Amino acid sequence: MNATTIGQLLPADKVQAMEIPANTNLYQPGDVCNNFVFVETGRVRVEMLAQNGQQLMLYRIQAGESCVLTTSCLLGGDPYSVQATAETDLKINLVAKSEFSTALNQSENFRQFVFNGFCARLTDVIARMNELAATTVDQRLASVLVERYETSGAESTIQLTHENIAIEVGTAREVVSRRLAAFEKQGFLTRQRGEIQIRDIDGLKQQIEHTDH
Amino acid sequence: MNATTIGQLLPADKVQAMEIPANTNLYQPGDVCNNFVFVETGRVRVEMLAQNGQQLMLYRIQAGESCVLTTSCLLGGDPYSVQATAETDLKINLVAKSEFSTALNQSENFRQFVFNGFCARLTDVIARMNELAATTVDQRLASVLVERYETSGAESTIQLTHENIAIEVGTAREVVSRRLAAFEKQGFLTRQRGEIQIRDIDGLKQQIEHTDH
DNA sequence: TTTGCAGCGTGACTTAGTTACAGAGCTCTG
DNA sequence: CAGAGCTCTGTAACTAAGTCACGCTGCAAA
Repeated sequence: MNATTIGQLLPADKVQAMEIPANTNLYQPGDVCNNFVFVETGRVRVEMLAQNGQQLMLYRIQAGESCVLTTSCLLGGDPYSVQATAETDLKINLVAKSEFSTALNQSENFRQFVFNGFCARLTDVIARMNELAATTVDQRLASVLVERYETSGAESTIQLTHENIAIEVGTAREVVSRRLAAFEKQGFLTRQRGEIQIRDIDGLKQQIEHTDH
Repeated sequence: MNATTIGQLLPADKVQAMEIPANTNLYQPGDVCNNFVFVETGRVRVEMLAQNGQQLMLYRIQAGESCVLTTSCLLGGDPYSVQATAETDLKINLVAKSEFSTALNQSENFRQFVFNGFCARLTDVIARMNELAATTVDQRLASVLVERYETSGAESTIQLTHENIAIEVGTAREVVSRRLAAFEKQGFLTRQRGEIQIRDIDGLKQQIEHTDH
């Protein structure tokens, strides 16, 4: 099945297209949202800002999905301590609050879509909790690296700071530094400022499955 | 505002009332749900079963709310690794899948209700992640005890096993045993098999706010 | 009564998070 | 180009939390 397009859901005159460059901050903690947001192409990362200052990735929004937290904010009116960042260049479509409500009432199709988005996100967040509870830092770190490697078409240079990795792995920056040093010692990778060179992708893949006992 | 009642949402002939005693298991990992579930009175605890066997409370469903995960399951069709338990005696209302769909299409009121449920739950789960990330075990343990104490009308005997507490606190049983021992040493409580006597509720309350550094 | 089980306690150990730095490389600006 | 001020990284020392492997206790059913 192909990704949903906005044209399948709403008449073109109800939506406002927009292009956004990579790394733009889309949504800050405290922002109130006045639009329904549909991601046409690109990918958005949604992360939480915990009270102790810790940042933690919650999930990603892929092309063909909508940001349910902004939707939720639309419906409920309260802001979240959540932030969203464009991971790639984006094409998004905005639907004004009033148009959103009418569409929700009139189109079963659209309703279906919004509902499914909520379900998917709730599942994502619970899956994320499961991941954090059931895997070690090494396993998650290895899978972040492997995933980057694979999605970039086996490009062996990964440009990420330890800080960014930490948010995605769900740990502290120092821990990432330490574990990366350990991975380097095992020959899986080498480290430079702001980037990592993958040397042994299979070794990393093994780490993902790794259990000691 | 009073809690929503099912009568406000759906005609009486569409719903099937049911009474369920406390501690009944409502929903097991792997179950597929064929009904929309509305909780009329009582409280339900929803917990996750992680792949490593760890159980972890996600949120509670209060009277006037519905179980969105079963709803999500209804809509999406896939089972969750989640379990729900009646914490008190319950009165619930079941709505068959087909009735649920028609109601969703016909009643804006009902739609509103279901949407809000999703929003609330997503917020709950994110708040839970925040809590787990931003507080210590001691803080969460103390707040579980204080909450029990307060909601039971200052009854100083709390009947909970360390295992149950661990699920709610989000840690391991051994850790609960150890921290309870420490609390006892500080005079906050005394321990017996299957129950805890609160001795110094204010001491416990202080623990919730406690920071050392 | 003895068998079994649920609940609990604890030591020893590992993993992870925190604190508190210091140093290294980049960029901007005078 | 020198230095100032970043961001990014490395690391030691410590604390908090999770895990493993037991053994014990109190209760209940056979």
